[in-house]
Amino acid sequence: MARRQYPFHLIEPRWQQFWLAGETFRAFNPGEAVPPLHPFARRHGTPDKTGQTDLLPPKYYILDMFPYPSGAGLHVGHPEGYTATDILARYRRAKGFNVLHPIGWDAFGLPAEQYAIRTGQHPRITTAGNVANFRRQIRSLGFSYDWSREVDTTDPGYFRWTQWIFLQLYNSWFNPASNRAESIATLVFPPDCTTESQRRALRDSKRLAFVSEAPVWWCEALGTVLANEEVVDGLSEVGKHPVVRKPMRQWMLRITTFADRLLADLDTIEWSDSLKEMQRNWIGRSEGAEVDFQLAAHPARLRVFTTRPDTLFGATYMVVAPEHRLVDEITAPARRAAVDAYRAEVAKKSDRERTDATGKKTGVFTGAFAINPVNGEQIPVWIADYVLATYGTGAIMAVPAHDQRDLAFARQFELPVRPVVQPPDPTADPIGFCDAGTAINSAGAGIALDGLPTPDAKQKITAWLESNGLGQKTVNFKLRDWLFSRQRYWGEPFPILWRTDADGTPYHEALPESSLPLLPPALEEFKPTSDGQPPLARATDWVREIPGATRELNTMPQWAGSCWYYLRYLDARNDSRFVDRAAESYWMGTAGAAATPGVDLYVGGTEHAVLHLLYARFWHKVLFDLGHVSTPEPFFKLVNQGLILGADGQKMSKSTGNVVNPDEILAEYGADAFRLYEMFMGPLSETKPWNTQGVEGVYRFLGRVWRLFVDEASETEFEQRLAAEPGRGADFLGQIQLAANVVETEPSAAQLKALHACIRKVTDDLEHLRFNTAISAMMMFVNEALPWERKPASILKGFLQLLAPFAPHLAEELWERLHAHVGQTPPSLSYADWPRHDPALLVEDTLELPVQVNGKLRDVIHVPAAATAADIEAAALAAEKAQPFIAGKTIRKVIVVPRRLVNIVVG
RNA sequence: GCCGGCGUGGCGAAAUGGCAGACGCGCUAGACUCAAAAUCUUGUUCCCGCAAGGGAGUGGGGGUUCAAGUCCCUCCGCCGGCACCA
Repeated sequence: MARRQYPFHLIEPRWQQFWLAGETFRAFNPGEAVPPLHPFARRHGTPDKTGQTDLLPPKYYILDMFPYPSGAGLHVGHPEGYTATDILARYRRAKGFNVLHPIGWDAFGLPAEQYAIRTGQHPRITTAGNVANFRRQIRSLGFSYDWSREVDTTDPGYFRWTQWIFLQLYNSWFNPASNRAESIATLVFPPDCTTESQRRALRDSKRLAFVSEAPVWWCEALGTVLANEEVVDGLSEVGKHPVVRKPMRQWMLRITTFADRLLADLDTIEWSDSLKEMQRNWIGRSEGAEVDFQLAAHPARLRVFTTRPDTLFGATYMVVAPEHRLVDEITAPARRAAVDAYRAEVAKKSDRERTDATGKKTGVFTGAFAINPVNGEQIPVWIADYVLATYGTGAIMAVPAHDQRDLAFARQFELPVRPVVQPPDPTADPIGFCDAGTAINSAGAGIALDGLPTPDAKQKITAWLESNGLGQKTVNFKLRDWLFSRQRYWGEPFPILWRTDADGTPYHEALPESSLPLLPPALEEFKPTSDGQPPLARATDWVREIPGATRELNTMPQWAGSCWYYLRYLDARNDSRFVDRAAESYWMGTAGAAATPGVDLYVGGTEHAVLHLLYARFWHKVLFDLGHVSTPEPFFKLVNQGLILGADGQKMSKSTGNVVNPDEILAEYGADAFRLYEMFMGPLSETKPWNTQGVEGVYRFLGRVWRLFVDEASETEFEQRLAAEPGRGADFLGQIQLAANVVETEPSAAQLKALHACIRKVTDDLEHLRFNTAISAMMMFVNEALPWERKPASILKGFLQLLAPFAPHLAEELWERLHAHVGQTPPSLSYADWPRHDPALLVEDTLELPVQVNGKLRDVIHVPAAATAADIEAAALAAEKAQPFIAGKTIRKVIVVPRRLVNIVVG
């Protein structure tokens, strides 16, 4: 244990208690009374209670990604993002914004339930313990959260509204005509839809939350289904257990209807290009055409999707997915055995095996032929597992000349390859060319494309197909509907009842909003039942509580609670609405002085790049369409923090034993040093390795800050007393005096310049999230200020304001002492106006200019700031150390870059 | 394979096209000390040189420019995402 640089162990708890007790960081909603003594009121006045949002300062909503309170506690990766947002929240508060900076717990989830299955301890108890630990750890870091807005997804006061939002989805449909979600009541029944059960069936087929009997990923080990995206390489994302496909009745959310808007609105928000690209890839929009091929010797048509209808003349065979519904019908008797064998083989393969064999293609001929509509040619129909049943129409026309996969398949099975696109380079081989070129070999009875560039050819053939009833322009998406039910206990129960109609057909109906929240039943045993029913089936009384009905046994996935938590923060204690309208429009930036539509800054890890961020955007758009929120997008600006690796450069994990526990770092160096190090390591978005020695570096810096202010003799005395009576540290702390050379005096020009250069750099860096270089600027200031014989209080105050967002405990302590030292009452540091630099103080009288000869540095000259280009040129040509490189050569050019350098070009 | 990002001292890193390596870690030498820790001071990209000084240098190669870590082309390596999506 290194010698303690300064008594952070006494200072930090003191200020944490002060902030908590005074609710220093409480954010005030429109219409809310602000206590007159609160520092927010002292700075901004107390807006009257009429709810005039324009009386509040502009809002700034700065959000951290919702943590899951795991049993392992906080990991040094969590506080990286939290520290960045906390620094910015404190900075924005000082800049005069009304800052909303909340935290809460995404506390439903599998680990607590699995623990319950093993030990019988109720997940509520496990969860409460984990939340308490997370809260303690987060508070120990001194973050400026508004604790009055803390939320917990497992709290009935919270999930009541999660269930309410589900009912909004359940009671809505997507109207393609208006391109938005609308109440299911606006659905118009066709004239032949007259009976109650017909109407119910139609509505149920349109709802945004619907029931589907779909093949889903079943994980035996977890006892639940998983969404497609929770299955990675044929294993569960959580715990890496095997999963199998199994048809089951499930709740789905119709996210696919929003695919176009989810894609288009990415252009309206400030996210990183890579993140937007990930979302675009996930949505996977692709434009093309559906084309019908008449089967020879069979009445049916085979519909395919292609993005290259212009290559129709190059189609030399067809492939349908082995699961395609027409396979049975079209297979020729002679090929039946081979087709059945292939299908059986494919069915056995896991998805991983099916996609693993990259390049190597398998498939069999069905014996059927299809007729190419453009030239009447009969081409063979194959089945192969490289065509997916779930994408497009589950069938393709194969154009081996211009598609890598088709080409590999054609070569494997010696199928013909016919080039129909000429690359722009006339000498290039058209075979295997997959980009845009010029159509060739593409003329038939009714249509010819030869000579047309690819885009024109696409357009022409599509128009021809449409006018002949053979196909049409189509857009396909990779995005699938969202599998929304889980067979678990520790999640939100669905507010849904099942009944049976007169014909014995089961149907579902929603519980009324007034009955929310629907609490999970009390259970002793959390396992699924022996006959494979979800754990909720064990609560037989609860399931049959409503006469004539049974409850839905599934629960919602963990994503549900995290899809809207950022809205609950706006008005976390409201029990009559999920969020008050005025609070929503103020904080989301559609009322009042702020301009940012949505969360101003959202910081979190890339692991949520697609799932959470796509789901939350989807829910937000539904709520927007239904008039419950005022912005089309939830998160205006989003920044991904980089991963923090272990000291060995490996990902931190229990198995490699390189995990750093923040509690230990805090005990030895304190929260301020920890915060500073997390930011000093490098740019926020980069992946970087942890190095505890680096913590010592910033810790020493904080020690130098301390010594910049305090009187050494009084501190030595403090240390001695503390050593004698360690328990009385808080009493002795007051005996530390500031140094006698800290005085109220006019600062010198050099002192002003040091401070103002620091203000400029720190402010600019904070605006651009460059925390590491801001810290280095503060280090330079302290290094310069330490030897000062007289330290003007005004300069030190300015510096403490800059330091405050980064190391708030030390800054508060010194701020208080500094004011007392010069006989003043300190204003709240958290709400003190952010200093502004005065450019006039930074003007240099003389400039140091490098002199280059042919681009190489040879000398440095000093010239008056006001020197003309001609003066500078003359001085440069006279520069002593440049002479040997100029002598005897012709000066071709002299480049004078004002305030930068001089380059003498000789030859 | 495709898409995105990144390659700079022993290490973390810095650098609106304009003095590469700020700031910090580590190391070096010194001051203080009985000694150590802590602190303070010095030096620290590499090569040649006692020094003055010179040369090379931002993954490799090429280009644009008076001037390139920065812009362009190409290759190599690492990280993240997607992965037969027609």
